[in-house]
Amino acid sequence: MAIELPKQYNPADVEDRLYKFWTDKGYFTPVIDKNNPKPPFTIVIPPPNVTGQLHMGHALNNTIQDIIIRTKRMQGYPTLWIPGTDHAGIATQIKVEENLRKTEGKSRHDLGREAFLEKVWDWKRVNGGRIIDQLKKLGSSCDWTRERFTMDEQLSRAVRKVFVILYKKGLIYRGYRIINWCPNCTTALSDTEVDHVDEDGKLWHIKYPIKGGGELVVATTRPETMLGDTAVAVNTNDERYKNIIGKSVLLPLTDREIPIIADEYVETEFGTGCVKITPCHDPNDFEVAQRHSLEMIEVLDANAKINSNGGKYAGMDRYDARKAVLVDLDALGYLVKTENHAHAVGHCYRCSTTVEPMSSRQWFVAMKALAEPAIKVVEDGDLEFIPDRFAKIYLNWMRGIQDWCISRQLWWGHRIPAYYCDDCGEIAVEEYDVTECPKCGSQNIKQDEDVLDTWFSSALWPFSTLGWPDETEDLKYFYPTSTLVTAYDIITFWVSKMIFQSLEVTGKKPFDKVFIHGLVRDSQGRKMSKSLGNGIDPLEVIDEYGADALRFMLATGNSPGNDMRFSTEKVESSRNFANKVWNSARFVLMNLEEGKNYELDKTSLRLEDKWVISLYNTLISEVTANIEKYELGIAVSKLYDFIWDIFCDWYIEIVKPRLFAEGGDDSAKAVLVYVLSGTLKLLHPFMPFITEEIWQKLPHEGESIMVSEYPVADVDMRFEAEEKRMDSVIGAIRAIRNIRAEMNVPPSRKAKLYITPISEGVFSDDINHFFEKLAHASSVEYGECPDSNAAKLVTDSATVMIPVSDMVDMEAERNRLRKELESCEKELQRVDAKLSNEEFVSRAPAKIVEAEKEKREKYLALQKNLTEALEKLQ
RNA sequence: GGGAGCUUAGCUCAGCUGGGAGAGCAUCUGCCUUACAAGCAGAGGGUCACAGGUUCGAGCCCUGUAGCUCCCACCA
Repeated sequence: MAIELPKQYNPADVEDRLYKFWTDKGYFTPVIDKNNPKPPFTIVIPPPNVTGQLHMGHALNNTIQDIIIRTKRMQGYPTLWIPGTDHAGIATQIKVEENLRKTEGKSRHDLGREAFLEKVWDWKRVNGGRIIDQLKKLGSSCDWTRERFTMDEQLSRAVRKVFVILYKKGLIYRGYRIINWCPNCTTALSDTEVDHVDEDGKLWHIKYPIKGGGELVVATTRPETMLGDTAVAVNTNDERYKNIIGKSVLLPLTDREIPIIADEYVETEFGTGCVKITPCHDPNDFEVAQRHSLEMIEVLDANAKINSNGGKYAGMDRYDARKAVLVDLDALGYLVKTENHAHAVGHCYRCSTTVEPMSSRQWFVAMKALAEPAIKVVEDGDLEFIPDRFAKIYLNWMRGIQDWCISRQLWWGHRIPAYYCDDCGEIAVEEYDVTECPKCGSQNIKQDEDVLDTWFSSALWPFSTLGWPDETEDLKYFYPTSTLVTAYDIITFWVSKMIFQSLEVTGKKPFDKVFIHGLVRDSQGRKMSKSLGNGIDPLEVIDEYGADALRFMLATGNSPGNDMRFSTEKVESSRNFANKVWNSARFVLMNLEEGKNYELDKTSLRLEDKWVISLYNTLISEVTANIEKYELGIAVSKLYDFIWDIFCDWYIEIVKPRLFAEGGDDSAKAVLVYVLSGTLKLLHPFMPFITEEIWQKLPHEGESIMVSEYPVADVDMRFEAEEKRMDSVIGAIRAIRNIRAEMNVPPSRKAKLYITPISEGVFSDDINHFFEKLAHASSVEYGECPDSNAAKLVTDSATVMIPVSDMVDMEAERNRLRKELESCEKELQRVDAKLSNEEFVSRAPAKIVEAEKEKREKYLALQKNLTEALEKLQ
């Protein structure tokens, strides 16, 4: 009874069933066994936004992680992959607010904090599982029993504890500073959360009259902020303005009198050399104001509208105010000129609104002390970036790091554990809820309204997911984790923060290695984005082609750190490969008997068996080494080539006669089973579903390919002589096919074949059937072709001849031979030149020189044969 | 202003520590050969961006140039 596979592989029939099978068996959950000599291997998922939707970037990221994790698991490491999501403060809050506005016409303020948060939790409960389900569709073998969410009770405890630790060490402080403010999200942002985009703006030159006569001209890109000017500054050494320093100007439109000061910061070369100082709405001006103790006037409110300090402009939007201010200035003759001026404008990374620098009281993490060990650990090579050029990017950023603004004026997130006493002004920061002022005992104490930056909690992810601050078994066993896999665009947001937080809080690096991959772009190389509408939904691809095809496509041609383009053609090609795997397996299985075991008998292996086994064992060591070095794209192409070319196109075709012979050939079948099941194991991390489905049908031990033993190269299974011999044979077969194709001989037309071997020990009667099967030979004889009218092709190991009298165009044959001879002689010349170069012979390694000499011999023989063949045809 | 990367076949990209350039798709030719037409067999197609240098030998190492991309940066 042969074993049957459905004629067509249909991913939809297989994937969900197998995924359920794996989870039911509990394969994704590692067994903590302290006697296991292999160390644990741990990966932590870069947590996606809990209410987000799976996009191609997630698909790539998870595919890479799953390939690594599945390989390690099969290799016998206790393997843990922790999944989870983060609460994505701003993004989620905005989404729920929008929803609220649409459905109930209310704002979050109408509901109040508590009721609104209840709405967010409701939203999370409904939508939070979606992205998790989508990861499962991909085949991700995460341990779902350990799934985490940044707002879980224990993770929130971790956040709070870290905040308190850092605060008590003086590494977190509250300060009045210029921060980035998003008027749409109405919250502060950290520097990393601002995208700078070069924009064509204008530089307006405005005249400020000097008190007591004269005037000066300042240049600005944001004229509306002049309402908050409290000084004009010139460079200390600027000769032009020496005599007006200390005087004052009358600010147009408001007629406030403000001083002219001198400061190093002003560039003499830029604009007019005079700068208006708006301390509350520009970071540089703020610092100038600090140095000169200038008055601070805020003129913008939280929505970036002019506030009551703006006089007649109060209530106007910042851009309306700009227009109005310019109109008025012009009317009064203060506007001197307008220039075009390109400059970088900051935008909110969540909503793209132009951010406004605002002075404000916020919480900060003092970065200097924290950055030091985080720099050292990478400099010393204890924490490795792959590819290592990203270490430079990381270090560059870390060395220039500024303090990190961590408070957000949002409701969704971890509320800052700081309490303010209304009576004595004491600030208490504790892990527990403070209800009484520790200083004056007052009960008039209120918790800070703000929440923490989401990245603050994400930064703790490697240890918080393992149970910290509790001393859990998981934490002891699995921490630090092994490898972090993420895209380069998240290095500054997340990777760097995990590194310094882990070092500070746990005293250990969070992971040994960071593997950085690129972005998936659309077929034209553009970033996939919602606004462009060019995003491709991975789930749709999975529906149409299967998860295996998508994964394989994402792994193919993807090199570390480099972007890749998505194209349907590539997915189709991967799908075709899956199909190839399926069909070859189907063929093997239909030649096997159900329930029978096929043991490889090393003593009865034939040439082709040893050849394929030898190549298979090479494949094992190469693929294993490639995965070890995170060269997944290379590993995948080797698998592709071996399976398609070696196994399918050559080996299966060669053994067909043996399989179809009377009684079959169990030895050949054993080889097929050995190579196929081993290859499937190597392929399993890349294409988990199809490999499992096939493996279940093959003779096997154990329940699942995903927990089977990963192949290890067997030195006893290397057959170099056979590899070489087969190469020669394949060369001869190709030569014959070449002749036949060139002569347009249909496969149905069998031809006699004559072979004159050049190399010893390659050709003999026992491989004649190769030629009959693969080169459509009717018979094979060794020696010269008696028919002088023969097509002849010379390889490096033999001359092959086909009598062609009645089916070959002799002129075409002569032309072909001439062409061959020509290129042969060219090669010969090249080799001769090389060998007559004394420096080459004396300085190049002996191996290389020897190879060149061998080549020369071959070409000489080839030349002789070609010449003779040509003469006979004349 | 600083930093990184890219430039290889018509298209999309591989090419590890220097030893006569590869794949997929596309194109052309011939095949329904008893697993697969989502296939089989063959073919064409590349001054490896440009210019120097090191080397017996450079796609690969060094210097410079050009074009493209990205990241970082408080020049109004």
